Amino acid sequence: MYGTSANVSERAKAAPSLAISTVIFALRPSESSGRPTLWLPLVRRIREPYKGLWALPGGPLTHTESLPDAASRNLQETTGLAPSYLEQLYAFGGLHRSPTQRVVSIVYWALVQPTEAALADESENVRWFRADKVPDLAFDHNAIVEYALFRLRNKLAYGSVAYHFLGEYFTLAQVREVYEAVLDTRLDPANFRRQLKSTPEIVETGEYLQGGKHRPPRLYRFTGRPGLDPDNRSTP
Amino acid sequence: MYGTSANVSERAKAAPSLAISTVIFALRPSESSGRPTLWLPLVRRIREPYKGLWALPGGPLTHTESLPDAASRNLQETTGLAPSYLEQLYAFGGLHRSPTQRVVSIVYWALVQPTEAALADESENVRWFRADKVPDLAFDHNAIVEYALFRLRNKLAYGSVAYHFLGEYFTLAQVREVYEAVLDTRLDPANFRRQLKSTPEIVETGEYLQGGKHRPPRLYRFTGRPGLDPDNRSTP
DNA sequence: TCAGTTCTAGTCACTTTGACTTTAACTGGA
DNA sequence: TCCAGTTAAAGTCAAAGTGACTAGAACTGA
Repeated sequence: MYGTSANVSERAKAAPSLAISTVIFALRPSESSGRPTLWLPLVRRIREPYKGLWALPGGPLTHTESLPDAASRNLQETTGLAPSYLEQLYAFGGLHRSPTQRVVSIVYWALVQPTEAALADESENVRWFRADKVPDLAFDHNAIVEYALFRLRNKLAYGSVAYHFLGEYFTLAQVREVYEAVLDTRLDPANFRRQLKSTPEIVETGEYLQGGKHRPPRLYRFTGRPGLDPDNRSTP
Repeated sequence: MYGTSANVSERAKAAPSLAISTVIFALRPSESSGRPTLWLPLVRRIREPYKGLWALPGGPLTHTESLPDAASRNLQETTGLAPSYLEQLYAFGGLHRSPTQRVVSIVYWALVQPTEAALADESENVRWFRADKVPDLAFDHNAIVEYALFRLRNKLAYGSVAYHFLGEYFTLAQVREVYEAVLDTRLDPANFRRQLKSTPEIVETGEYLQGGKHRPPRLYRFTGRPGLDPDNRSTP
């Protein structure tokens, strides 16, 4: 298309090209502490510009897929997984994001559940990184990851997003671990529990999680709806 | 371009085109009650599709302007004003938003201050409408306006957005009127005042607003920074 | 001068929150 | 088998915040 050989006047005439990228988050036990921490997959660029650097998964928007479909495809192609949560993050359209052409990137962010299969899906050109140890990325992708983290933490504080890191049934302590991993703080177990118990979307099941070392905790279920952005709004 | 004559295979090959639109909000005294209410300007479409219908101001993205610059230009061209607040709303990219071609619209929302000049800037093809009485619009613009309203109300509840409807100096009652207009509720003056007084970004000036019918209220000033999205983040 | 209105400060009951204590339930090792 | 250690779960208490309300201060216009 418009490679490094395109001169200035050619670039000025070319329509800004449109790409979709996705910031994918998952929880994974830390090697050191064993407690859950936040990870995200990156792909290595195999072409100029920024050849060899890590970057967010993404690509051009095809003409027959919607924006969230394109983001889901990114996710499927890099992790082999379906998103348990997907939300539009932002449209980045600065003039000099790419040195070779004007690119407008519509970025989504997603949560996936930490199945072992997911994390096994690594290769030479796909690798998971700790969210607090992301290397220097191609383009403006470091700023994008930072903003995605900001939004994730924000959504967590209000919203109903934590449960999408977990399976259908979970203990209240697991929810607390999600908060502690994402917000990077320790929370008082008793007070946190009281807050969750007062939200009506979290309902007790009769079940208990067996096999732990100590008193078996009760299992809960989340019954709320996820989103309030236009992509998710109408889904009943 | 790709008009109604383009056949299916031509459309499938064409890159999705990229447009910028802007939802512009301003407060204006209601004709009936005289209290401030929320208004927005729309432009009449002079071409197919949806010729004759009202639509959001917007147009294609030119190659030399950033996304917020394009939104500001929309605003300038329709209202003659500069935005006192501008934030990206959402990128709408559904497959069938326009009957003639695939269009991805990056939509901004803006607040402007209710100068008389602004509202005088009407014409045959530009008219202001009450936000709760928007007619049937072209494309998916009704849904976009609805979502912009949702975001405005949301931002108001947390954020620091109300002051951008007002001038540099304002009374606490004026801030309350902004909240009452946007949220469409009545708020207790004493309690609302107590909350505002406890936020450190709102500082007293020595001045009082003279010329009113009753006890002259103290004037305040807002010293906070507006935004937390990538466009506004870095501005110090 | 006073009736009417808004501005401003304050009271009181109720709810929420953070720090902390206590009891229940389970495992693994002595 | 019993007990130390750990987590689950419930409860206590003071501080802070919120909604409903009262009351005085300050101004205008009749």
